[in-house]
Amino acid sequence: MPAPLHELIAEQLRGRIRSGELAPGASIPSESQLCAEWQSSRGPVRQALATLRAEGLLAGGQGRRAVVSTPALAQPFDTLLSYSAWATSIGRTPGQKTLELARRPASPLARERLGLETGEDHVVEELRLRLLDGDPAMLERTTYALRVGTLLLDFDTDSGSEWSYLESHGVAFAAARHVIDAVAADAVDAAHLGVVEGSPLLRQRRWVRDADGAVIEYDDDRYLPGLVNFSLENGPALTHVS
Amino acid sequence: MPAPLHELIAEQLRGRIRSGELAPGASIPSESQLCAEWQSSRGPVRQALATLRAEGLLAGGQGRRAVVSTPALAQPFDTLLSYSAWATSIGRTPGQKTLELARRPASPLARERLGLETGEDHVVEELRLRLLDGDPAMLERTTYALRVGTLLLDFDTDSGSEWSYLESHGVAFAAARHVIDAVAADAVDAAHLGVVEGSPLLRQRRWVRDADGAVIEYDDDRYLPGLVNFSLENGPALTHVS
DNA sequence: GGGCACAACTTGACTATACAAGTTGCGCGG
DNA sequence: CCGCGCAACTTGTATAGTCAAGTTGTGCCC
Repeated sequence: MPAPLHELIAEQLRGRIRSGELAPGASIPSESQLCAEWQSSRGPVRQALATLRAEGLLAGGQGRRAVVSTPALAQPFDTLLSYSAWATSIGRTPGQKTLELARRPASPLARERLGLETGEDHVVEELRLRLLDGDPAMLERTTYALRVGTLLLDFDTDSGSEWSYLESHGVAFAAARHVIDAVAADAVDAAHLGVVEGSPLLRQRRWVRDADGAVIEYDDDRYLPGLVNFSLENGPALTHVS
Repeated sequence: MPAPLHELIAEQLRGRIRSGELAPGASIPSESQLCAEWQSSRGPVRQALATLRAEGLLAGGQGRRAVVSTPALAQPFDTLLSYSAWATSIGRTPGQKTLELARRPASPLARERLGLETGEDHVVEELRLRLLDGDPAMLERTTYALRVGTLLLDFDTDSGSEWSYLESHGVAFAAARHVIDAVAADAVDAAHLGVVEGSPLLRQRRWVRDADGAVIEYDDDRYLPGLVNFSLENGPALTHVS
């Protein structure tokens, strides 16, 4: 079953925006150009553009071509899944150092995190230090379901994007849940982030699911405050309940 | 200049959803019913529904009427502006204790927060402890622009919603910016939240603007971790950049 | 060079129509 | 009572068209 045309159009434009080919502030092709390019009526083109506007990727007004929004508007939570993309978007140099990557028996905690049934008894766990302009910024603990994490055992995790590698090996990510809170640095955090035990860290946890709803990845990312925060801008239609 | 029909339709449905008239899980009128009700073609109706879907308020699929989404999907950041609404939504009892409400000369920090020009020399500042089921959960420091804060000096801030009071007195809120990070508890935090100085607190800062873009309120809310966190669920169209 | 008018371009909103895909309800037969 | 088939309903996608509102570019005149 082929994807609807309006989704194909939106996806292609989204890719061109995210890759940087269409930079913030740049005009996108006009509606009539897109209609010609896709041999489409105006309906699907307009629907695709409406979708991208709703995602915050496009801005503009009547009579003018749509332009790519500035990153600050589009990204606050889009980048929750990619540390490197976020760092690059703020003009900093991302880096990483994999401290540990191991297949091991699943602890009760790991089982809970991945929602494992009693049948599966191993997971892949990773500890990774994330750098910003060469300095420690975040310590990332990841627990992968075995079938996913095993793929990484054959990959040099400091050579490139784990996500790209997993995707190119058939792993399909479908949904993610994020929880943001604050924690006190434990001994491992303190050692790698260069802070005192008990110091406040901003924590972002993430449960990533595949198309069947199975949790394939759990992350616990601990950020040094002052370097990183999460931001959101509410638009003009401020809604409020009291 | 009348608002476009599709916006009117969306707004009316949004109101019915937010008021509870259309409860989570409830079906909304069919497209053809809405077309008849609004004497409209299918286009504007579909556009309104698409907008509400993009906002996370509606769910459903082909062949079935749209249904109202469960609050968990729609609310993560909708409730950033209302502590009471959030507490109530999780089945807890919100409470509050105003520790201080004062009109005072604007410090350089207050000036920076509100973006004050040299002309204005006073602000209204408030310190408030927020309770959850009777226990301390969050310490809130608020700096109001003088014209807004002055209204509160005649209000019993522990008797009800400041927001409602300000709105009923003509204050129009238009937009807000939120920044979430982690901080170490200072002496004031420690005294009121019952923690050790230096303990990690989850901090949410907020700049609230009126329709003219002027910052009328700055908040610095510090939450006890373990009680409060921020969450977000990404839908099926997981987007990722590496 | 600047300002104005007009044409061309562009998006926003809406109507009408058609077909595909999916859901729900009803009637009939076993 | 249950299952199946079919009709009616419903949403999803797309084409074609029209008009309003806004922007941009060009040419002409001062």
